[in-house]
Amino acid sequence: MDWSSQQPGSAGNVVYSRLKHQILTLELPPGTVLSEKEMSMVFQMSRTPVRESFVRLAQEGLVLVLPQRGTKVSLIDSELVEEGRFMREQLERAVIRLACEHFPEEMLIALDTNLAMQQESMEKRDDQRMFDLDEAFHRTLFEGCRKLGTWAVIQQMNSHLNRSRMLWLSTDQHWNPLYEQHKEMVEAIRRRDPNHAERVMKMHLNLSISNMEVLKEKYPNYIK
Amino acid sequence: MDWSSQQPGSAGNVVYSRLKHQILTLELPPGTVLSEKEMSMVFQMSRTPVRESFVRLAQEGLVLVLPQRGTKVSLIDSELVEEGRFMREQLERAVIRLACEHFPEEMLIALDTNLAMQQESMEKRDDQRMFDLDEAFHRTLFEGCRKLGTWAVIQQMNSHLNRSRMLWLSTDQHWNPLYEQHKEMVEAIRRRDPNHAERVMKMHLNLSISNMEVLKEKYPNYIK
DNA sequence: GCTACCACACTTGTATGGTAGCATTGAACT
DNA sequence: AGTTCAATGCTACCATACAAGTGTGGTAGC
Repeated sequence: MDWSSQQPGSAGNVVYSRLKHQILTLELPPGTVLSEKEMSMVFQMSRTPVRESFVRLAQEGLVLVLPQRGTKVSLIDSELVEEGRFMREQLERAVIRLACEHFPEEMLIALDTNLAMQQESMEKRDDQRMFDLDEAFHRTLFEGCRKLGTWAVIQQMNSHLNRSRMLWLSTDQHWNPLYEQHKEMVEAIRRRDPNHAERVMKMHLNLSISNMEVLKEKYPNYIK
Repeated sequence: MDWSSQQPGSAGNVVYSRLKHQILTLELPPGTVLSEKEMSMVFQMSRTPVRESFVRLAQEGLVLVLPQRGTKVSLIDSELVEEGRFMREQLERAVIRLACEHFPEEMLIALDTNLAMQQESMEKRDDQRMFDLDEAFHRTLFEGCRKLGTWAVIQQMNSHLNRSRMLWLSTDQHWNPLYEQHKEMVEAIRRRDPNHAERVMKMHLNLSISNMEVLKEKYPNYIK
């Protein structure tokens, strides 16, 4: 939820968003210890804004603050991954049904251009960009249904799910079927076929499930 | 999401939870200006932990901090109310279907005792307690399906919805049909009848919709 | 060699003073 | 009378100092 306002350039905000990004991209792997002092030196500022960002990250479950002992990037919690998947499935299925009833034209166009960029990125084998485009695609669905707040909440709950997907991405990823399903969903919205759209969405989300068992075996230190 | 850890008795936490409670119960009405200094005097502590709690409340959208001007309790945002309702409906419908497939016995018993207390509170006309019991009832549904994280996220998104319900409560409230529906849902879970359970849940949530138009007329200063 | 203990180097939590920016007021000016 | 603008008092923001808890390594005593 990003209505945290405050001036975007404030010291506290830059370290917050920077750290958040690094955590979500696994640049800061789960379990990394952080320390307010160390970060204050890295970012060339006092402890206060750093601490502030730690508090916000803790609020979102991205870091774990242990009083008087230290702060570390939270491990990926399998339960939360499953819950995130569950929640996302319910909401996305509902939203795409909404989209079939009413969806603004300009948003449909946005989806088209997004699809084009997906194809391009796929050929370039640019996984990170593909990941971002995938996210933007779904986000646009919510935006078109005026449900951006819902999307924000999903994002928050899915910090754990997304990190596991990020791990999964490095092991193996076939974008093609996902892309095809994206196209199929847009067509279904144009045809105003909620049942078909919902069915594709359900399959789509099941495809991007990462197998936690395998991940836990491969990256035991990252997963709780 | 309350895995913000930190020692529960820390100064920052007490002011955070106290303020949060006061905001959600409208003890601090929307639009109230807060000021770090003032609160630090009220709670007999320095500005630092107060400021920290402000940051956390802002993260949840409960207060709005305007950089060099002040901090005030956020107005009830009609869009967020609608989104909260939407999100809650989707997730509760899905969860009660899950509950019909599998629900631990002790949780069913918890629902029974909750129902008994609801009846008692209804006779006593204790609206606030009824409100809390209602919340506990739904929370138990999520708990039984191991979806407490989802419930936490709903609660967060619903801070605006709940405040509007709190307003609505003071104008007019008929608990009886809600109570009957609660009973009916428990029965449906026992019978393992997902379709009926979901239908009742849908009606149930529609009942507790507060009419934003009316509210906006009655409390124009509270609503955006 | 083993254990108990203590000093020290960390950590986060809290207090406080100073800074920059916004808003209001009121006086000077047109 | 209406307008401009500077003084003033407010705010959140940040830096710094101190307090208090935790873990660790070294050392004295056995």
